[in-house]
Amino acid sequence: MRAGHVVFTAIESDLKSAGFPPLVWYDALLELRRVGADRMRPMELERHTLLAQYGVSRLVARLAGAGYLTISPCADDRRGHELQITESGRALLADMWPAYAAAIQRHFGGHISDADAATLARLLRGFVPSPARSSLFPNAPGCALEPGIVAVRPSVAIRD
Amino acid sequence: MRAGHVVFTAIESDLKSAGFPPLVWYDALLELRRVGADRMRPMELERHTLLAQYGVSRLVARLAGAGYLTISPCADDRRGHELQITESGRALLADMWPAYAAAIQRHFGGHISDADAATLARLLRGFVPSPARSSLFPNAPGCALEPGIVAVRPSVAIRD
DNA sequence: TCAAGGTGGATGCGAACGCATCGATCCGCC
DNA sequence: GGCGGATCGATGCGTTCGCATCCACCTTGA
Repeated sequence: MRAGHVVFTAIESDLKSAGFPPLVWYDALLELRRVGADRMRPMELERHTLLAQYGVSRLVARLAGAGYLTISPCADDRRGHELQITESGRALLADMWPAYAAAIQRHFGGHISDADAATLARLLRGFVPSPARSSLFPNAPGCALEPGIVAVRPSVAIRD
Repeated sequence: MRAGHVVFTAIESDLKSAGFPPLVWYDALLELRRVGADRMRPMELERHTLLAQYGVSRLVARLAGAGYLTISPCADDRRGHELQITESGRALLADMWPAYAAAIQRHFGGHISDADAATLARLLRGFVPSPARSSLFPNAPGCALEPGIVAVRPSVAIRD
């Protein structure tokens, strides 16, 4: 817990200093970009990001307010909405990635060997529910390798 | 990050359901109990718990308000205070521990072998600054083994 | 001795969170 | 068709957090 906390706050602090929004914005937009034109329901986003339901609801409102995604009515289910990343959202991901990657390297990658990182990923995988795991380990068994992967450790993919 | 988040929220949710305060209360009181009659300065607590300075300030105020610690003026440095756990605070630790231990076992220990847990601890140790590490790995090199340890994995001590 | 900068700790303010609840809609079953 | 329960998602309210700043006191150096 403490290791994760230290690394996370260090990375997020770096990004915040560079004027970027919180990392959860990045996570959510990454999920939306993954499905691309296939829109995503808030509930899917909830499962993939592990946020609480009200957390998704408010995060989506903020992202929409900032212009990074659009909310449209859902044809199949009139209770729900369909979310789609905007060009502005894609641009944010592209802008953030260099700083994000550098921060990951500075606060995590630089302190652990490739072999140890692979071991860590293997040991921790089992604790993450599979819907939330698919986008984290796109090259794991059962997960097709997608474009966008810029650095691959033995069993850990760092995606932009 | 996600693995830690899943496990942490599951454990904290269990404890909250049982009517207990947040885990950070436990962490702070554990630190205070560790030094016992030797009082602790808020700044030391900050280093040991990895909370932000204002986080410690407010947590201490809440713990004092609940009667779990006392705040007394510091003789050496009139800017600061000395914190000491109360009997009520010790009782809270004692009450929480059975539920806490069970939750750890249910959400973490039950899903990982002893050998893997030891590997995990070894891989993650390096990311935690040493002041915050001493109370987590009391049997690690350089850290004297103290009373209160109720279960010991190869290199991980679970303390009450 | 005193000025200047450093450190321990608190706090006002706005944003985010957690909980509970609510409205709206869907679905299964009679 | 229609009713009861389940599900999607939003929101009011109180609490906590993060940031910036402030005050009090310590320390250093001349």
